[in-house]
Amino acid sequence: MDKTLEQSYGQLSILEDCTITRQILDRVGDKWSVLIIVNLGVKSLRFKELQRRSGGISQRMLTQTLRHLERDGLVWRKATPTVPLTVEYGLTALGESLLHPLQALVEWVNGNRAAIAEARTGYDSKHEPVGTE
Amino acid sequence: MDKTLEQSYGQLSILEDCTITRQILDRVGDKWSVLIIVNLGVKSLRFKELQRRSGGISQRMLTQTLRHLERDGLVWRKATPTVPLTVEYGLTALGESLLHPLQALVEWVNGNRAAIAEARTGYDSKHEPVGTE
DNA sequence: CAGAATCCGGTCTGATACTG
DNA sequence: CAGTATCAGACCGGATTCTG
Repeated sequence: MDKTLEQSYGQLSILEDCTITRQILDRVGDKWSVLIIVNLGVKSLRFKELQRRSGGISQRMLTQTLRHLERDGLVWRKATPTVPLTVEYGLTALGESLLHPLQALVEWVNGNRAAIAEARTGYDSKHEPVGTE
Repeated sequence: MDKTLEQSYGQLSILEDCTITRQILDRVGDKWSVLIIVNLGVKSLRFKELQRRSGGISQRMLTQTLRHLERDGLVWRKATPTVPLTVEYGLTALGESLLHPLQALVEWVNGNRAAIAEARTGYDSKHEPVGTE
């Protein structure tokens, strides 16, 4: 159907040729990365401020997520050895370029939110007999 | 930086307003969904054929992934009660429309694969002292 | 063929406590 | 402030076994 996607993604290739693709997709899919990227896309932030803006993320998860993003070159980290210690995070050029495909995806979700919710309701009414689940 | 994204995604909203966004992102991020969608995007397939094309997926995971995608209205399922039983899967219109943002993301990854690999190497050389990890 | 059910080890995550 | 370390529980995903 979509030849380009097929070519760029490959057939059985996620686990073979496309290990990195899978890894990046994992990053996109993990619980916090996208939220962090979007927040940093708005503007650079310090650790605590970033945590506040990111809803209920624990500082453990925030640290971990930031390390991953930093390692992939999507986020930079600037530590200033002031007295209580100041660290600022922001998007690299690479990270900012990721905003666009991410935006396309998020917009797709928002545009089809109703359709998905409806599909789920329909599916659930036909399945899931009566029970608690 | 990217106002549109910020608006559509919200600030702290992933866990509050945007539960569905998070759920769809989870779907994109999970190990097999994208591969399945891409494979079905090429053409409709039967269970076994789909499994063959999807590398090393177990039938447990294939079933589970398909159920999720079906519930979200992205995939249809057509069972024909023949003798050994025939089931065919394919993308719905909704599922096909998802191919585009997905493609944008995959293309971004492919286009930036080298940059990411390089960033990782650089990061790892500075960190990870010497050890086994 | 197309699954459902069960077992089970590994990973992810959050809470908590401690450090420069 | 900005983390690191540790621990326990939830969850994920694979292998195996069984059914219509």
